[in-house]
Amino acid sequence: MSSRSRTRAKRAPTPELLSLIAARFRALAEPARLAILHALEGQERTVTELVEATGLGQGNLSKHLQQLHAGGFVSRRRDGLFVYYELADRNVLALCEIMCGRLESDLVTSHKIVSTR
Amino acid sequence: MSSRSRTRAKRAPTPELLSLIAARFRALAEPARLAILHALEGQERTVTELVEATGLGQGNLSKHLQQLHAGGFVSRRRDGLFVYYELADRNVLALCEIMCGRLESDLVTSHKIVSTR
DNA sequence: CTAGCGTATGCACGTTCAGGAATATATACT
DNA sequence: AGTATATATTCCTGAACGTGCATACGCTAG
Repeated sequence: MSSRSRTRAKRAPTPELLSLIAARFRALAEPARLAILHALEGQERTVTELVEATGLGQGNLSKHLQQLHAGGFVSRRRDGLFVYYELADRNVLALCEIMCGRLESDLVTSHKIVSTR
Repeated sequence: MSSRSRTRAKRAPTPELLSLIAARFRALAEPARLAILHALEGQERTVTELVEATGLGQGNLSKHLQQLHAGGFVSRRRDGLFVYYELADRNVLALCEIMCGRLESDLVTSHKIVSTR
């Protein structure tokens, strides 16, 4: 029965590591935060501008920004009263694009929208 | 005050699209599911094998597999009593690697708790 | 068809988290 | 000093989700 460590895991990722990675993904697992990241694509913005761009409440938006900042997805810079947020890493966009790519594939595969055909 | 559509959004992603993408990320926002994907790296496995590899309960694991399957991250193949799951897309691993890369950078930057010192 | 194994699904409970409203903090101006 | 604006934080509530247990479903063998 090969009772012992028959499992052929290449390297066992510790539960702590998995939790950290999962937390990162969780930061992107929210439409509101994706909208924020999209609004920051290519340009820095103040919280007020993001409120206008996303339609989120100010307090709510600020909380999302804290999460994105804690996750290292955005950086901030203070200028007087305003705080300017900007994307801290281009990998973020890469992640979203991969997801979008997967999404398109599945939508086409399934049998709906896209292409007249 | 730039009242009108002063917002320079390149393309406005619909809320529905954002929700779909967020749902994909959410599927990866769980340590248990990441462990499953890791266990499937390079080889297909039955549910029972995954139970042994991950230490999750059978019912619980099965539910996670349904989510991963619904998200298109894994595919399944039935062979008699057993159901073999395997990674459906190598982009999944790419996503995890990017996240890991970001994680390592941040850990080194902050306190550096990585690996065996 | 009966029995047994592997897998999936339903139910209940506890936790987590987004959302809004109100309030607190920070900076600038007079 | 005080006021005004921009941002952050706190409290609360409802919904979503992971987990364990029990049970139903699918398949094979006898």
